[in-house]
Amino acid sequence: MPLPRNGPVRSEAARQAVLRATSELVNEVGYDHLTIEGIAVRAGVAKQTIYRWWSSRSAVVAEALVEGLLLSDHLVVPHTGSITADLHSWLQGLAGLLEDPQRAGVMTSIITAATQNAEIASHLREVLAPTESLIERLTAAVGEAPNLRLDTPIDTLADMIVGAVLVRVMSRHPLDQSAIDDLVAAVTGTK
Amino acid sequence: MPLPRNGPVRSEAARQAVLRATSELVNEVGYDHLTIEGIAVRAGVAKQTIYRWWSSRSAVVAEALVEGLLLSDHLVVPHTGSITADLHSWLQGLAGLLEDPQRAGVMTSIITAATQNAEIASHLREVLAPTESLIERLTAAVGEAPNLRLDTPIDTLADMIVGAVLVRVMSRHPLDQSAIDDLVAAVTGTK
Amino acid sequence: MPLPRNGPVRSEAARQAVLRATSELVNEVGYDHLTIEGIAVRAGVAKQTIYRWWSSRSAVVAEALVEGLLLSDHLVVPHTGSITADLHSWLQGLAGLLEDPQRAGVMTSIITAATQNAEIASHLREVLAPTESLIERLTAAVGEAPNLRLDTPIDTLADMIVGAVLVRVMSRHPLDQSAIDDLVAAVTGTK
Amino acid sequence: MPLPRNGPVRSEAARQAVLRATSELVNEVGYDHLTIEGIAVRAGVAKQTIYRWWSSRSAVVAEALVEGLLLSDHLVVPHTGSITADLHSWLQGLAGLLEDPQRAGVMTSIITAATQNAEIASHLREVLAPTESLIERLTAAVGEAPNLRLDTPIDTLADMIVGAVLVRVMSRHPLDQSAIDDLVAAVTGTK
DNA sequence: TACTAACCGAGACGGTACGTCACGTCTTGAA
DNA sequence: TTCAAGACGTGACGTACCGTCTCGGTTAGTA
Repeated sequence: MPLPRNGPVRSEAARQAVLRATSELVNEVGYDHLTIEGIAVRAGVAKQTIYRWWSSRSAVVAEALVEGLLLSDHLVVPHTGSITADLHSWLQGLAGLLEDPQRAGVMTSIITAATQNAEIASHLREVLAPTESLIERLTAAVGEAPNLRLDTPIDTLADMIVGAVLVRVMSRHPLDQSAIDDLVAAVTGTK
Repeated sequence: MPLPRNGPVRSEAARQAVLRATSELVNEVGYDHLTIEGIAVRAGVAKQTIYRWWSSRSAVVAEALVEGLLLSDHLVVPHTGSITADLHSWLQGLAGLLEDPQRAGVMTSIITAATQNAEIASHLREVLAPTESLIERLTAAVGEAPNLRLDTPIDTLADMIVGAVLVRVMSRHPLDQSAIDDLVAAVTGTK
Repeated sequence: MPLPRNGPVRSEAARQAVLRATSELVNEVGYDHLTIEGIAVRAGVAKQTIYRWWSSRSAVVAEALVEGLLLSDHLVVPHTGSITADLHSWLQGLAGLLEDPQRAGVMTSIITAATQNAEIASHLREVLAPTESLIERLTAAVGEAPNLRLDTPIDTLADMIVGAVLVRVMSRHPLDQSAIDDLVAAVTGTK
Repeated sequence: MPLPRNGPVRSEAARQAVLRATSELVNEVGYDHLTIEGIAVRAGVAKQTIYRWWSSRSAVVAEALVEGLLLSDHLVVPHTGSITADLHSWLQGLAGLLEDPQRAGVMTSIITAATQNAEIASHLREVLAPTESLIERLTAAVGEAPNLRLDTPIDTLADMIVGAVLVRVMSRHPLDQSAIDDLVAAVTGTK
């Protein structure tokens, strides 16, 4: 069924169709093979409608990302037992996601898009972990582990954790058990 | 002057012209605007010659990277005084590089290309630091700082450092003095 | 000056520019060296615009031929005196055309193109003589010459005349005076 | 089995392999899609060997034609009963050949090639009829039919017959019974 | 109630680059 | 010197998208 025509006001239906189509296509073909024409056809929208409201391909992706259409499974860092157990638990959940080639592909797509779009880049950390969630959990753990002290710069530590995972994703190294163990050990200072 | 013809064997001159042109173009226009045709024209080589020997644009870039044509200034981590001072020194050198928009652009290009090519990805760490150099320096510092203990997984720690810088580069946050201070503090455990 | 944009309807200006460019290039370089890219450049048109509306190189030539852009000098068979004189007159005019290497080249081009395109082929006879004109003239001459009788199949005879000229053109034999004499003699049955 | 290498004399085996491959390929894909590379591969010969001994693609085809490799079934014009019957018989044989799409394709190929190569062009008549055979038969028929008189220019008449068939082949009109009847009627002057 | 103006789907347009094919030239090493 | 092999620079192929531009057809807000 074709979208309704609204007259001289922006069509919300068209906007959502574009974002939805973008999300589907990133999942299916990845950012590299994502095209404006492809989005327009999939969304049943004219190309001009996209060019009217978005400045570039990456801007469409950015909005889809912000709307939460690209990665629905936000992994909250749990706060149950010890910081060691909680980090293990979160990283294992993340590793589970990355085993799904499609979702791993979406992550790679977002990384690629981030190099081209500042807004996407600023959401990069949240792709792997809701920033506040991770920072809060680490903050709460201060004093609990040798490397988590009062003077430890927590947000830099969060960057390091996310960055380490990022490097593994990009280098196509699996986030296996020993990698997780090492990461937690390096963060906490306990073996 | 045209390149010499070698007969039915691969022309080394053509190969080097391609890699050299690729390196120049990545510096000038970045990976996104790098085209096979552009490389061919700049190298004075036929497009088919590129397609004959390389499977994709990213494969050419990978080889240029391996040959050391893309980033000549490999920042060795110094080993002079304390680990704190050495990390500071190295990171400040890196920050200096990143202030040059052209070299920062090359880094971004390599990151983009890494999402498309495993070989480039596996060299990603070396783009920021010669891996052995960083790992060796950290290993030598074991016992010297609270967070550098015998049981600290050094290569994971190296990943975290490189990853943290990567996240900053991609998020377009500057690698300024306080960022460097925090990073060194998080690594060593001293303020 | 760029061509006007018509919106989502075919641009007549682009169509005519293509046909005009095709006609010029066939005259200049011949059908063998006619390329779609060459037409596009000469016409100031995108290659895709040609592929959108024509299925092949020969289809473009066919349309140019139909539009009368390729051979403007249509030789009407005169109807003045005797059939013998009129055929002589027409054939001598034709021979005159064929002495011009450029126009002879266009004829050869059309013949080549005819082997690849049925529409061109069906206009082949008109290239040498407007079919109706020749047939009408021969019909009017019935009874006037021994070989032009009531039961003579006039259109087959027209094919034979055109075919004989065609064979000479292709065999690169000149259409000289004695050839014309012989042809007229064979057609009419008078010497 | 690879061809033997002869040392510094021309390899007759290579020559024949080239002509044979050319003949096969003209039959299979037609002159338009015939390529030097294709011939070389099919013949198991180096491209250079072809370029060394032939000046162009059409020259190879010309030689294959002269060697009789392209059209083996030479239709001799019979000399049995009346000229009417004999022409009918010959033309019906020709029509039979043209019904085979492959052999019709070879004819079209030769016509195309003839526009590019004088040697092929000079053999064009023989493709449809062994010239001497047709001319001899017509000469022998002088006096036998109203339009076959002593002063009829026989070789021009042969050109007209061959030309008429050529026009039909190129226009993709079938050489059916009524066409044959008309042609014979026009030649002889009898119905 | 008509008119105006912005938005919409559609899709043609001039471009750029893609990856492939074949051209004709060349060099190699073996016969 | 010829040959098979095949790399090379060149140029055209036909395709995919780019971003821009009408075109009619809606429809909300103004006159």
